[in-house]
Amino acid sequence: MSGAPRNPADDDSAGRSIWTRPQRGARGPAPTRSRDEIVAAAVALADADGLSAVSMRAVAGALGMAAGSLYRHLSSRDDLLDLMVDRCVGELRPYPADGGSWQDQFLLLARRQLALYRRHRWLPDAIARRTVPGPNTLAHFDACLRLLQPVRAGVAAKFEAIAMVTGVVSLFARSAAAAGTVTFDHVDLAAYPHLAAAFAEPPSAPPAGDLFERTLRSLLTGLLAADPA
Amino acid sequence: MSGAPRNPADDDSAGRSIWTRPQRGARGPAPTRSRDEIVAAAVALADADGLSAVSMRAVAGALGMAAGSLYRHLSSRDDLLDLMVDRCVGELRPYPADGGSWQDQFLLLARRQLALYRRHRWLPDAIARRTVPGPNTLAHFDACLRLLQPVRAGVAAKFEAIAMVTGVVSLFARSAAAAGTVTFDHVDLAAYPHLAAAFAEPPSAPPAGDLFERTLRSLLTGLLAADPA
DNA sequence: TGTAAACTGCAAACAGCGTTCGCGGTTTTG
DNA sequence: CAAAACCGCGAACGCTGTTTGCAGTTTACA
Repeated sequence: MSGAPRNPADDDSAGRSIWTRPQRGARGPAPTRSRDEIVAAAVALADADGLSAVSMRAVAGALGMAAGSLYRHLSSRDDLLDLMVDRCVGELRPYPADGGSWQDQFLLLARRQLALYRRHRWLPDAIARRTVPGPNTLAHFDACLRLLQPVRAGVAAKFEAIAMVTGVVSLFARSAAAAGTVTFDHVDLAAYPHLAAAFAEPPSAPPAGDLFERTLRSLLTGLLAADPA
Repeated sequence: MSGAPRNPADDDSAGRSIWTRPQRGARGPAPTRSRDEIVAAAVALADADGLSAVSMRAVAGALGMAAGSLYRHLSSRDDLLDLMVDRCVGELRPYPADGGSWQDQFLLLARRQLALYRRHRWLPDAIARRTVPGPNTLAHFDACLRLLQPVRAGVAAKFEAIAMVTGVVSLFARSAAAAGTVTFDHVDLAAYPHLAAAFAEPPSAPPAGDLFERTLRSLLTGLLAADPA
């Protein structure tokens, strides 16, 4: 009976998520690598070669340990991705606190988010996975709500707006990364007259001005400022 | 030499992509299943159980064939996903042709796109992969450019706008699918006062009016209407 | 203080994945 | 009629996330 060895990392009884789980047990030998070291190594791998390079074996190998040993610290690869996301979201701190209208402040935060997504190009994809919010993600949400305090709108509308802004920021991050990537080369455009005409035109410069700012401002006013509530 | 058997599906010499490749060879026996049947089976699997359910073995199994046999028709799983995307994008036809301002028409198309993304919830993810545009995708682009013809803006700006609208549509599709999914349950909100206050408030109704329409309209005017070019 | 429980790390294994390869049988071409 | 091209198959390869039994180490409790 009870021959099954128990793994504290799998302990669902006291908090199912990675955020409520002790980083190490209280009884055994000290782990050779901390949770932070593991997450840092995984982030480094993702920064270098993308999310797909973050395999359990690769992360373990980068730390000089066996793949299975990671499961003493995490209960799944998803846990690792959640930790990676939250670690990077932490780079948004400290949050803007004073100066300017709420729109200006929100825009500043969005800019920092854009820079973050460009620093870690895998982040949007990792966030797109339905993820359990960690402390830094919660803090970010909290900061957003604080900035939106002067706005007269319902909570649901504010959440919608935050999600939408985050989404648009990741769209910008993606489009910048793939600006010239979408290739229509080697395609017969005969059947697509407007597409053909567009390419026949001399290549126009990308839209002038700060597209990012204009887009987000119009989005925010559209979502919140004109809200009838 | 030349003992290596050649696979016409891999023929990179005459068109590297799936779009320029003959559906079947001209010499051997007739394939038991057509390319359309394969793609249809894959779409059915994705509709039922998500993109991850579309494994070569599963698709082959659904058609009563061996996994390796699929490589007579496709050169990779990515090819299959490209075909799936283009097949579904084809459901957008016919494109709006008359009636209303360009904004109204564009919005109508966006609505159809939203419905499409909800019919096939895996589509945004499949499109997010950098994909080689197929005929239906090209036709969709062409239709967008046609609708934007009255707009005085550069080609680059128009492409940006199309990409952004497509992205926002997929954001809406995703947020609708995960409306109540984001759970802050079992989280100690003590450290996040604004988040706690937001949840203490009586749950406000989701933002009134047509959020989709308002968002896209403000996005379009922000991106295109006010363009100095 | 001694013993039992808890914890760590490892090597090996499992099932599933995308993909490749060689084979026998079928169809078309010259 | 022979040769080339093509189809489908089953077995394999290397990779993935994850599980499991084992040996060694540390802590807690009687």
